[in-house]
Amino acid sequence: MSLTIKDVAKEAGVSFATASRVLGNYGYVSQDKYQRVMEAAEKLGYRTHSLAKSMVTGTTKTIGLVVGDIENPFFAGLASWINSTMSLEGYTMMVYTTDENSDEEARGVYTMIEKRVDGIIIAPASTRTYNHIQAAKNAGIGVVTIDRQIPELELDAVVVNNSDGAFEAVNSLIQLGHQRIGFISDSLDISSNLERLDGYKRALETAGIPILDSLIETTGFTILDGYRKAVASLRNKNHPTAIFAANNFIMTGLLLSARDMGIQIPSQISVIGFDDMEWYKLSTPTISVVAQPLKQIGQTAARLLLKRMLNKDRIQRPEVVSCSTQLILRESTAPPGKQ
Amino acid sequence: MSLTIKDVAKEAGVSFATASRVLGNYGYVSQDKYQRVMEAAEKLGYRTHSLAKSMVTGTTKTIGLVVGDIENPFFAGLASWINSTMSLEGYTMMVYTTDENSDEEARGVYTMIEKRVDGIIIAPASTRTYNHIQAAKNAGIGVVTIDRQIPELELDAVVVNNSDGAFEAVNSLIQLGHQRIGFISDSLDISSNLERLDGYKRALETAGIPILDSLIETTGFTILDGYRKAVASLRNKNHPTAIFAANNFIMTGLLLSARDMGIQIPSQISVIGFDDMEWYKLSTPTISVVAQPLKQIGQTAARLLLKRMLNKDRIQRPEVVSCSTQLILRESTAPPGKQ
DNA sequence: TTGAAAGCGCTAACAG
DNA sequence: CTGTTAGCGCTTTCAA
Repeated sequence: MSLTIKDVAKEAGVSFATASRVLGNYGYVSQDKYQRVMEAAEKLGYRTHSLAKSMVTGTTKTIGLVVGDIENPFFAGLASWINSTMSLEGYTMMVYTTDENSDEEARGVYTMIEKRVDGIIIAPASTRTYNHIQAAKNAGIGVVTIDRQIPELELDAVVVNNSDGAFEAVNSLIQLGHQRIGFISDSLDISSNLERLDGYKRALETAGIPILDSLIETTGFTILDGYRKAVASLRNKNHPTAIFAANNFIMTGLLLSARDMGIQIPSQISVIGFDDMEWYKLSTPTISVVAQPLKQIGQTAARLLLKRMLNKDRIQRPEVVSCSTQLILRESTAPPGKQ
Repeated sequence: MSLTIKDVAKEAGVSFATASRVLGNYGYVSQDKYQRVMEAAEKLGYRTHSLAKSMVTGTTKTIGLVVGDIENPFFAGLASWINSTMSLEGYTMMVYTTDENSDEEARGVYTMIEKRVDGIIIAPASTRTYNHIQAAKNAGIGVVTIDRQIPELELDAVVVNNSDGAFEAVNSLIQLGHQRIGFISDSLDISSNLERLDGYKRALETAGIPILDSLIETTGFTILDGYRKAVASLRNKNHPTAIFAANNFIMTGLLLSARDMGIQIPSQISVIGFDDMEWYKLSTPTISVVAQPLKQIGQTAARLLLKRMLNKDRIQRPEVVSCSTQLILRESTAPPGKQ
């Protein structure tokens, strides 16, 4: 079918091994034969068979990215930065989407183990379900978690100061005079959400405002989930005067629902989100938000992984990098209106 | 290092081949031995070595997706639909980002050939540079182009009726009374852009409006490129009364620039885009657009590829599927204001 | 420097 | 039904 080193060797009139040496760019080869092999390879249009090479070298130059939803601009942005960094080092990226479901995630990770990726960057869907990640680590695959952490596992991780970020956001609402502040996120199995909830609670506590379970809502990971939850919440005439949306999809759903229900932002309700979007500057009102440094997060994760893969054999202490968020106040947050 | 079928076979007390049969799920094996092997595999935590398997079966159950920019929601959306469809059939997806650059694209495609993917879905950056795609095809890899076409190559393709979509958009502007209508897109090497330009021209021609080269602008593929080009265009006091933005990133750049320059939409300038975004309904004004059926495009591309890979050996005529766009008029288009 | 030969982990005939 | 054996295409000793 496709041509092999043997074909090239025959064409060049050298031994199989010699051809392999020049094509693989290692060992000693005379100028003359080098030349001949290169020409033969060029003429025949030879392409190496990475799989065969990987079988013997034990490395695939491939990494896996495992995230909840590649359609979410947050993950798409991370993917882009990770990819551009890894690409420079000769790595190709495999992407697996989990829908924030641990079973699916496990399936993805086991697939990557079987395909022998050199490393995995993962945003684990749960803090508690991680046998598959442990298995990857045991298989000698470099693992770094991103956006989230698994405390029980000693893993490299890149996160942001979720709790502080959420604290600042909620506190800004409190400073504006809000008392009934809602919280909406997707699953609390996700460590970053849990930390954001923690920041939310700390802000209220610090201000002496009681924490009401009825104001804390969780839902799925899609825009539609956020929309539905927001509609349910806003339908209540006694709804909060402000809402903290723990991620960009929740925020989008929230904005869509406010629009559909004819509720004005910020006069009738203030909203603040987590993770900035380009279009937040284009909506009316513009959206206040806790911004995350996507570039820094993505590149750092890639570098940690590179370092771990490079020193595969040596023992390395896990490294956790925490990036800072930035509070950006725009027009969607204002003092509570008179009812 | 990692354990192999031999280890499992030894543990189960059967031959290497028998263990392979049960683990690979083929051939005849007695209940008893099947049981023993499964238990041994479970106990040891055996995972197959896909690379070795692929070496002999000649298939990797992996496909490659080659697009300009995974961060662009258009491609991210396609990637998501493609992935969900392929995933059901047991395929994993490799993603390669080209920055709409043919050299980079060639590098990506050759990498995928070497890694022996079973198929490639690609949005080619150029209509004219395609040796690498030809090479993939020759290597027996299934190829389908998406969003774009390469006329010279006989390839499966999924596209939309770009020309008609653009025609409708521009025509809607003309019906509102616009005469000076601008066109902004990224590279015209991209077939879909060329077709959209064609639709733009046809609409003007049909209305008897002269086509001015000065109103046709092209730029790079990022939001920033769109922004800069729009600023340059709007700075001219004799700027068009309406602009057709040929993709979502150009539109975002355009909106950002209008905002920064204090130009009101639609009173001072009308804008209409190509490819709908969720947030177009949330901006002020809401954005008129030619919407593309992402789900249909992505799923169709995946199905075409599946079909082609399934009938790898048989000769199949290339299949080109064209999906319809939908004109959605919102608030960003209105009759030209009085100057 | 070069070539011969072993072997990575697996599937797939081919005998038994 | 089960075991033996020959490769898949490549890198890497080991001798020459």
